[in-house]
Amino acid sequence: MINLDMARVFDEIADILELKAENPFKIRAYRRAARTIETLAQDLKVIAERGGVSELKKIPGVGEGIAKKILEIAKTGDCKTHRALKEEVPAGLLELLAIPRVGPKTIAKVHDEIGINSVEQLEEAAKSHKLEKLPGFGVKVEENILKGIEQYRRYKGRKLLSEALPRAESIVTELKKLDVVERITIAGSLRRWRETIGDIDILVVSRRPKEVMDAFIHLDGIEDIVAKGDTKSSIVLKGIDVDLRVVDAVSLGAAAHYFTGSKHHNIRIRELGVRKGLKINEYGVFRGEERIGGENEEDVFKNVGLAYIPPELREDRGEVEAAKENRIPKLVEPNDIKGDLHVHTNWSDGKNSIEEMAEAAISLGYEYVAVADHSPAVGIAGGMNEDKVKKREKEIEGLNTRFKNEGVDFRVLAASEVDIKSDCSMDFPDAILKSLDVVVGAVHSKFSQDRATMTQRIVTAMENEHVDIIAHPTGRVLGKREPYEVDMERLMEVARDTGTVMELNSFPNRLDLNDVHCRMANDYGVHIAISTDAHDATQMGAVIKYGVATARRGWLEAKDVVNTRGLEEMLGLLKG
DNA sequence: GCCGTTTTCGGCCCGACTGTTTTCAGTCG
Repeated sequence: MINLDMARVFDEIADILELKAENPFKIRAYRRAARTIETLAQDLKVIAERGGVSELKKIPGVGEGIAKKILEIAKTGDCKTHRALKEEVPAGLLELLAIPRVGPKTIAKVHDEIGINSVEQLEEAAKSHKLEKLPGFGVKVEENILKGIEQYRRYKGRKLLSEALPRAESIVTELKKLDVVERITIAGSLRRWRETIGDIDILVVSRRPKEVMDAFIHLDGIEDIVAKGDTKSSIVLKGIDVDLRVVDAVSLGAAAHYFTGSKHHNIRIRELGVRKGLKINEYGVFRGEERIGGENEEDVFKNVGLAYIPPELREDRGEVEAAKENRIPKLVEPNDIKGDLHVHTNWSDGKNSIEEMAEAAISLGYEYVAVADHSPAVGIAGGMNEDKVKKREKEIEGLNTRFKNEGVDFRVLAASEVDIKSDCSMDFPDAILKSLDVVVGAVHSKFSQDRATMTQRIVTAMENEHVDIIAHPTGRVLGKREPYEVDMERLMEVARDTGTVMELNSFPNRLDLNDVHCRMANDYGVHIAISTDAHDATQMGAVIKYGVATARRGWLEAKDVVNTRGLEEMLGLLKG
């Protein structure tokens, strides 16, 4: 059972405890542990075997009780508490928690009073007006439940960041046109650049909130108005929930902090406030009745004795402790990027020529681009044979000569995304690998190999003196393909010992390495290449921001990323 | 269930909106 599975166990325990109306703080404890565990870089099983309960308890949010359960799961693959709780509730009941506007109290009531056990039964009961007769229920509740079920079915799951961001930006553009909108900003998980987004949060400063709300609920493409109040409204727009909040200018900082989250980060900050005798809410920082801050986000942090924490770090993953000790890293920025080490051209499955890719890179202000066309094994992507590699080399040389003669300070690097085959060998002989400026190794087949085999496969590639970078090291495709099984700690060790760079693939459905793995790489002293894997000239500039954002979420500074260096320095960090 | 330069026990973040209530419970973030 991997970390993610354990997190699910604790989430499900929390779900069931909610239905049973147990102590809300106990529920929160399970949730917090689940959130920490699912993003933990180290393998819990390994920690459990090595250090037992005392080692597990060092994980924030994990105490005696949960540590023992982790140990139990690691040893037996099963958790008795979890199993016992599951026997107390019908299987379909937990699914109901995922329906918007339906919470544990509602579920408990419909279950206890009229025996509802599933989404289908709830829908049937609402349609036949069995719910409105229940105490505290009415026609509206029934309607909302039906709407909620519809929404749940239509939009199960979260949206990709790259899908939500343009949508949010267009809403901002629309609302900005209003005179009554003084300031407008995106908040929520979008501002934290999470890889998937549950809903869009937008914050507006205005003295005429009613007019803002009016415009908001009349936006193009609106499908439903979930709530409309004086300062807060929620709509469904093209399948995404959008929340809008209007505040006074004096509250903007506090509100931005509050609505950016994460929830657990906010709880930590407010707890610090309470200890200092302060109350922190979306309107400001208060000592008693007196407002002592809140116009700027910095106020919030300063008043609880913390350095400013960038939104990407606000996940309660140690950023509060770091801010206390002034250890917040100076995160890498888009402008730091000086080149792209993984793009494709029409020599394999890319759309544009080498020259067009180079021109695009130059227009981004880059100093280099590595054209990393596929090796033969990826036949479907038009992988190059050895002959093509050599012919391509001529074209690259010609182009570089031209740049030199024209006084353009730019270089095209001959590279290839070379398959790491299932027998651990590379898809080109060493002589070809040696002739390339940059070799990017990648797994594209046999994703189902077991953990040990897959780990060895990549380790063998990293031990090859010509393999500079490992592309998309876990192989995941968000919403489509789970990451393959691999021992990431071992990969990091070998990467460090062999001087192999790990790629952070910027494609928004990959983001691979992810934020947690980036941080892990940094802990091991492994360098990262933020690459785009662009298959056409516009993609290169379009998706790099997602990679940089993920690197920031992984606490990376410019110095940790090889392609923030100039050409010579960057090449010096690669092998050979 | 977690956690502690205020505590090893007694706390645990805070407010808007809705619907059904006539003072509040439930949900959400």
